[in-house]
Amino acid sequence: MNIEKFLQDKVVATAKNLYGELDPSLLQLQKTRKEFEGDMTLVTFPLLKLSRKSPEQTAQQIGEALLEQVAEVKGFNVVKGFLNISLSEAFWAARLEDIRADEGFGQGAPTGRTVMVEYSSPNTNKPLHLGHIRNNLLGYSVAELLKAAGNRVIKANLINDRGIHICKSMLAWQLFGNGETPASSGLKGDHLVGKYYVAFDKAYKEEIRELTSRGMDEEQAKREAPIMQQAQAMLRKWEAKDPEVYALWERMNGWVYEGFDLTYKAMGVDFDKVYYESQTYVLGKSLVEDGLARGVFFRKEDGSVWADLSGDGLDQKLLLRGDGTSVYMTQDLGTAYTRFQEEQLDDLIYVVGNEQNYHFQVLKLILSKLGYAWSDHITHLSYGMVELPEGKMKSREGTVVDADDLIDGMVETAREMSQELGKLDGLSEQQIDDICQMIGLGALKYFILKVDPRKTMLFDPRESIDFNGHTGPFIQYTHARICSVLRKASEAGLAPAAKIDGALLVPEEVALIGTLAEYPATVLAAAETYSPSVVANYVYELAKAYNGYYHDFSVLREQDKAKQALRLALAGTVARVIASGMALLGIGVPERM
RNA sequence: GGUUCCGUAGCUCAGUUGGAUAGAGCAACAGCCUUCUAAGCUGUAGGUCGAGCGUUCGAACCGCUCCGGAAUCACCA
Repeated sequence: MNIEKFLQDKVVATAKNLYGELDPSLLQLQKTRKEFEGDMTLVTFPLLKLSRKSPEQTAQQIGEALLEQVAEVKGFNVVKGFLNISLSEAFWAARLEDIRADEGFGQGAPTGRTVMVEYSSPNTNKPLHLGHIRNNLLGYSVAELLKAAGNRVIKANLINDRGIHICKSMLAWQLFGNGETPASSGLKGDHLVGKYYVAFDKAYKEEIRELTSRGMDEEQAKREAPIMQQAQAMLRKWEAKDPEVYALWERMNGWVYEGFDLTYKAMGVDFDKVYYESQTYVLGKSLVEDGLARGVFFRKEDGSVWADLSGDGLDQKLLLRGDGTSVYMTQDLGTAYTRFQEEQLDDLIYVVGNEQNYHFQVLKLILSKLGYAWSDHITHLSYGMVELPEGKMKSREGTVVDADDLIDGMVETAREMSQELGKLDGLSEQQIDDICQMIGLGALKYFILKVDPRKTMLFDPRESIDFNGHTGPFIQYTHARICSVLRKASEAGLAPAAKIDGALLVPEEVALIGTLAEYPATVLAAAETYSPSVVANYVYELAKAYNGYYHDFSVLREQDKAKQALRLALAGTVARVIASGMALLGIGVPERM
């Protein structure tokens, strides 16, 4: 039950009695700030024209009427124009019972909609880095949020497995690799391939230097450097399906996939559908030709096909080259069309960095010009860059934070810290591994997901390896402590209360139930705005509220058995909601740490 | 230059459809481990919400104008 809505209805009815018909939106209810007494607050300023009284008198009048007519209202106080309403303990006790009885608490009713979330979308020429981590964590979490909001969700990954950048790694491996393989080198497949991508760039730069020192201008040198010429020749061979090049391509991509699988597994992300660009890059041509025939696009003298978007404040956009080959936009038009057809999608969400805002603006506009109503159901979830203290990450300059290194480092730090604090004694190696994995990744994931996706965020590798304060491990710790209490209570033969007696609730516990009751609405809000950060901050507030209040006394030593049973029930519910919220972020919660 | 996004404490970030005295964490300072886990708790200090004007009973939030920063504007993907 939504408390705000419940009270809203009562207040609307009361106000209608007092002032006649009115717009329900005039009655603004919000949670009472903690420095005031009360549970919900009605802001009376919008009502003054109807009541024709001062804010204080209006609040007083409504408060008295509510107290008289609504059984759940226990009392009220008026501060300036704010009517602070207190709800009865019995009401709150019933809410806690509702939550406990609801096994799918936080799970929204089915919407009947199918939503595809495309995320990750890596290139197969280098390992994943910190920027990819933000993408993957956001994509996974948004997919989970949409599921929780009642949608059928398809997680999709479109792998960019072809193109000149792939040929660069392949060529460099041929030239300098001496047959090196992941097995022979001990390198993870994606790292091995990435090594040759870097090697290509190094050799390329060397050749440019060589050519320019002999008087060639730089642009020409970039075009004519032999190694670049070779790479382009290789791409043409690939497109002609030259058996040798194709075999090499398959072999090296295979190495990369083995590497990516490990990284995905470590991050805990997965996909329902994997698309390969090598199979989809021909899509879209027929759409463009259709649009051309209908006069939506136009052809230039050299045969290239364009969309003129200057009427919409944008530029002209190339859709087919003069030689008839397609570009990125062409493929995306085709894949979007195919997906809506094949999967019967209601919505398609692309998790892609904000450097591609323009691309998606154009994509949607073109689809709309082609007359596809579903273009409105495409969303570009545009997230900000992750910056380092030194500035941006540049893969070619080696200033990237490698995903695998980062994950390993976090897990290792979690392990050191656990040992130092003397936790985890008496657990098996396997248990310790699992817990440290959860904590290390929890810290990393939470650090990234607590920030609003749209914002550029700063990642300081030193400060970010923090397990204190507003972090994932703090929330995990709170969960672990509750589990510990429940474990010990159970050993002592104590059980959580089956029935909640409102008379035993103290104000802090009422506040805690109030926070718990907000969880479903929070999940829905997060799903609607594609912002895992909303859930992340909520879970922290919940954990902090619990930790702050329950720190001062011992549940286990409580003399009053009824109170003790109630507190165990409340603690268990808090732990359940924490675990549920963290799961939406892809973060596990250990039972001890 | 055009378009889009961002600007909140020394630092990293929250801040609900506009509501009360703008909140956390980190860093600093002062306390708290014979009681369920101190990865914790309590307290102190820290603010011209980039600037100005406007709308409103009321603005960090809405509008306009500036200032500062980012992304993008390829026959790359």
